[in-house]
Amino acid sequence: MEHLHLPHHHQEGPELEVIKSHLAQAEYFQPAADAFKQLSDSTRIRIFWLLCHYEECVINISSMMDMSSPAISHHLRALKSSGLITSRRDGKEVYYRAADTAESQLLHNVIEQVMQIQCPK
Amino acid sequence: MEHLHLPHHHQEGPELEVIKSHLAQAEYFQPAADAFKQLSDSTRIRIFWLLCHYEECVINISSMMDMSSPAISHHLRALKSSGLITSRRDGKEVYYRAADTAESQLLHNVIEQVMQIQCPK
DNA sequence: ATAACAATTAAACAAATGCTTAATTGTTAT
DNA sequence: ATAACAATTAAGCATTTGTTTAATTGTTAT
Repeated sequence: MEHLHLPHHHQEGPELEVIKSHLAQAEYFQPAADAFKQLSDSTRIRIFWLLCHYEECVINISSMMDMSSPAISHHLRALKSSGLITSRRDGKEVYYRAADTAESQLLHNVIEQVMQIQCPK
Repeated sequence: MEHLHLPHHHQEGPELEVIKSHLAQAEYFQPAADAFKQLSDSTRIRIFWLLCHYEECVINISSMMDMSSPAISHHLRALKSSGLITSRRDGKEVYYRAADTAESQLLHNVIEQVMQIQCPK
């Protein structure tokens, strides 16, 4: 098995080969990048954080976020299709909440940890 | 102190008020959203992950990523100005590596955890 | 000094993103 | 049935993002 040689040789050893081959598998990183993309928008990260704490209907989310319901609906759709939140209809209303998954819980923790690091208090 | 009333009343209690007031402080979420934005691009998340493991120069990063150096340079600039990586010049080359900060380490861990969740093996 | 190499910056452009308004679908109450 | 309310979808648009090519800056060796 042949190695891809780098223009410069600063590092050595078998570990470098492991890193390089892992890095070449771009698809390994896609799920993480996709999750981060969902939370990279400040509106969406706040919605997600809210839904980690409370189940809410669209109108109330719109009210808390002070945004139009079409705008909120758009963000909810993105979060839902990425699997971070779920929804259920009850009468005229649709209620959203964070998905009960390891990924969702992990991301919720990270959000709070980053806030802790950046806004200690 | 007066509460902002929601259109619908599904939940009750003082906790809801805490959630609402925290949510209203959009700036609390900005650092987390900014960090996630950096890692929301699949090229950038791979570069960051690499630099958590090895210090490397731009040419070698370009080679491993199979992309032009201007493109890589742009991404490095973004990562650096967000504080996730640092650089040092040595002769003609500029070496980059992950910043030695709590935030950087946290995000590195999360990337690997999400990969673990999504690609168990 | 000048040539060669490494890295960055600039300009240009296509693609993606987030929001708005308007129209549509779904559900409930009269 | 029809009116009212909740939510979604569609169309349009301005802004942002990621890349390319070309030009520029910085460093080292001859």
